[in-house]
Amino acid sequence: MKARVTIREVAKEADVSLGTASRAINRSGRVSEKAIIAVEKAARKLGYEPDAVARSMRTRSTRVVGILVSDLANPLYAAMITAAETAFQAAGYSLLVASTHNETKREKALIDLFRARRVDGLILGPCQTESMDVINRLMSDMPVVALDRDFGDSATGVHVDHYNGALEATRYLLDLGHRNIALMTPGSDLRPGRERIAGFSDAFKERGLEPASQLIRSAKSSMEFAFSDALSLLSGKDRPTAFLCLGTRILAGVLQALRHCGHQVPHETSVISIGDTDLSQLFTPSITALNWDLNIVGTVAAQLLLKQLDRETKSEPERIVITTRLMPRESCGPVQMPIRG
Amino acid sequence: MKARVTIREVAKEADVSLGTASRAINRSGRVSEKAIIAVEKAARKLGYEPDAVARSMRTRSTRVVGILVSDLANPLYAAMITAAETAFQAAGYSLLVASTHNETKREKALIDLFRARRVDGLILGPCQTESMDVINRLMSDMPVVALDRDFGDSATGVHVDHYNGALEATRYLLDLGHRNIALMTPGSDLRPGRERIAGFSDAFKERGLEPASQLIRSAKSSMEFAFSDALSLLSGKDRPTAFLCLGTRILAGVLQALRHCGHQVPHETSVISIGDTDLSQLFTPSITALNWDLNIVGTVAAQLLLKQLDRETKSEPERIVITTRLMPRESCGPVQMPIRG
DNA sequence: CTGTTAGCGCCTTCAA
DNA sequence: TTGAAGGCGCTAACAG
Repeated sequence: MKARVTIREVAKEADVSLGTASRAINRSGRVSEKAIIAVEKAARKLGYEPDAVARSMRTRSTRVVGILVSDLANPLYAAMITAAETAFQAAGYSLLVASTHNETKREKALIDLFRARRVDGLILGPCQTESMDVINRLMSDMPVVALDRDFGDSATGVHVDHYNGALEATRYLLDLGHRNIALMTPGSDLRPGRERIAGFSDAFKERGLEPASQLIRSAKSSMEFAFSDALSLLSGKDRPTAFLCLGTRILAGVLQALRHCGHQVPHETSVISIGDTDLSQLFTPSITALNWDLNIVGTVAAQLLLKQLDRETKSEPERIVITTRLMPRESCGPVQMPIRG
Repeated sequence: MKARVTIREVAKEADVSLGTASRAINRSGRVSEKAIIAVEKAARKLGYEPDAVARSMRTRSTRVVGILVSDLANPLYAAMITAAETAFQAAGYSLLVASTHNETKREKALIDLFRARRVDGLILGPCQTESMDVINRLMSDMPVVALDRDFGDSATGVHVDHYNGALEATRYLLDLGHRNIALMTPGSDLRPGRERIAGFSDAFKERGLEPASQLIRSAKSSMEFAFSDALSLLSGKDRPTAFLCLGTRILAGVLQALRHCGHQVPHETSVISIGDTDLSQLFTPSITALNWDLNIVGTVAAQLLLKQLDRETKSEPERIVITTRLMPRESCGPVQMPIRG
């Protein structure tokens, strides 16, 4: 809209050469104190702001990082993203965000877009393992940090320990006498889902039990879907006496279904939320939840990326594991013996 | 990390000139079908991806827009941002996000950063009216869309009708007989807070009443703060019989305080949430809420910006008002006559 | 329709 | 320490 001031004009105003002005502004190379003062004064007078695009052109670095998630509004992502953004901001990086909406095609296109935009690095959330070729090519181009995704041993990433979380939560329910436990988590094709299913199953197995496979629901992350799915479970025979479910849309749907059926929590049905949000904490009864620190996940992801960005040389891949802990609240109780009627 | 393929190499491979290759790739100007085919084939063979930075350098357009909010994780923003991102993605724009954390200083720095990065446009959330000079300079540089903020008549923006929302909600509580109604909203210095206070007060005034000024709480958007603030209100004399509060951290804090004091909702105390989230819908009892469509806010904001981006000529400023509607649920009831004991 | 040329604004050699 | 010059990759203007 308006012609912006270039470094050339600043140099002229300060009566030095363009090169000196550049060095003065970037404090690089040898510059006299006098030149620095003159240049700074001129820059201030003219309202000079360096052009990041032109600078990137030369330096090959945009100081922009990208982050790819399936849905920015998912509270389990949103908190992480904020934390990451804060860390990046402090380090002088800006954050480019994009939602894949769980579409593999869009995901590939967005990765290409990030590459075309020359982001310095990428935090990758919701990627299908199937696209390993895309990921590998990407990782050879720029530093990548995986968010709870398996991209092989050569990938750096931060991972929530969903396996042990699910194990602990399931043990807790088994201890309360529950046997018909429904596990509702999206994406058995993604790491979190796989890990949860494994932990869930192993908790049964270590007691010589077998989880009912029809109670492992690979739910879509949608409230409506979870609602109707829970409804059908509750109205069927051998209805679950406990739900272990992802604490976002799915928890919302399950709670709605329980309310709809008039089931008392925890009297008739127990509920554990995977992930601890406002909803789980404030719901009445408060919901026992698997908690992990979202801020830490985001901050660590940012730090891992920044570390790789600092060293030019590719550093060793790192895997940081974030542990979960079970927050016992009011939503779980001993199983009720079925009353035969 | 790896040398990327340039358009020059593509041109050589396709045996055309650099200019023709560029025109073929961008489908601009006159190019023969034959040239297009040859160039596309060469580009595919070499794995060419246009360099967005270099392109921006020439075209003066980055096809990146910025968005500034106080907190990305605020569910009332997060849903908007996702919607906006989706709209921008469809239009070929990428989204650069930044959190101000409600610090005016950081806000200014981030605006400058966006300018330095040459974003094509900006969606501005949490800005203090005081920095009108910054805003005006900004608006002369690039298209800006205000999000629920007053930047004067010359600014384009999308605004939630908080005034009428608060008016309607307050009338509703007054109709139930409540007189001691606490209004808890952050930022009386920002548009939403001001509008809510005005609507709240006018609802009293139209019945010849006066709101108790000590019940208009300019709350910080923090659960802990809202918790202790609500606690002190509840333990004081003339305790409020109803709360009208922003539906994020503040609602959470108020609900916690009510639970802590053992107050029954709605039997002893009524609650209305400003903004409708999972929490308000699923809480027991479900919370009567002022609802507006966050997706629409985000989408409209994106559309307004895109419209300005399309026309090179500065178009007329537009103000879109999003209406709210009251969703009556279970959290409000008639006021209980105080039992004198 | 195509090739050539001239920068966009900046940083970074290379000489002086 | 400084100035001059080259070029990052691309597009737009201009001849041909």
